[in-house]
Amino acid sequence: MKNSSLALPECEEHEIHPREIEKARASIPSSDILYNLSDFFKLFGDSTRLGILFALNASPLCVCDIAATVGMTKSAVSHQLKALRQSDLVRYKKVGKNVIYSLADSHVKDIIDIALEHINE
Amino acid sequence: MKNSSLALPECEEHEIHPREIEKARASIPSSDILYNLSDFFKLFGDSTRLGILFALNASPLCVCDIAATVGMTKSAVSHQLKALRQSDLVRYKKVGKNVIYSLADSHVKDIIDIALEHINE
DNA sequence: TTAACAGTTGAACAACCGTTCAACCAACAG
DNA sequence: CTGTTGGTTGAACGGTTGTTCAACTGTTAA
Repeated sequence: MKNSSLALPECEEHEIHPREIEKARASIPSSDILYNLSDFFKLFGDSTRLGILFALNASPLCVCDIAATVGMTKSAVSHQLKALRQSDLVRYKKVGKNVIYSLADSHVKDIIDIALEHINE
Repeated sequence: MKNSSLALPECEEHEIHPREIEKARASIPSSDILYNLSDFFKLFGDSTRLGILFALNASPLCVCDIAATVGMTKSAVSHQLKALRQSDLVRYKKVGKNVIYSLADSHVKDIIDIALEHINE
């Protein structure tokens, strides 16, 4: 019952393909990077925030207009904008009474485009 | 107090930049697409699932080995694999007692690569 | 057959997350 | 000054989500 590492599966207790696991482990980034990545993707995992990002991709907007565009209260939008700010997905500048938000860079559009490709098969 | 649509902000009640909002609204996909997109991104928003995807990107693995690789129970991994299956991010085939999982297509790797770019500034 | 292992599943629980609400600050008009 | 509007913030509530646990199916070996 000797087990040289075959491609064939054979997961007996205490005898799980050690080389496959080692290889797989080596290709997983550090947990720091893993957490940063998942935090980043979490921001795209909410339809409200996606709506905001699409709107800002069209043109910069003040909070009030974003709220009217996505059909939510200024408060709710402001909370989401805070999250997007903290991950550098959006930038903002004060203009009089208003705060104008805009997309920070082009990664946002790129990622959304690939996701749309996947969804459309 | 006539309001021709300037670039300057001016969010008075009942008088929010109507043209900006209309333009922004037109660039937001239907809520169906928005929900599909956010559901898709939610799958990347968990470090455990990301670890599984990285591992499978290196080579196909059985559930047991995935569990050992990411350091979780088979049950927890199976639950996550179910979610990844339902969104066509992974494929599987039965081989004897085992079930071998592999990445479904290359979109996964593409999206993760762009996210890594963004995180590394 | 029985035993052991690979994997799935559903319920339950805890932790997390998004919206609401109320209070608050800043800028402008009167 | 006062009042109003744009925006932010923290607490609280309800819904979502990930893990654990136990029970279960299917396959292989004895």
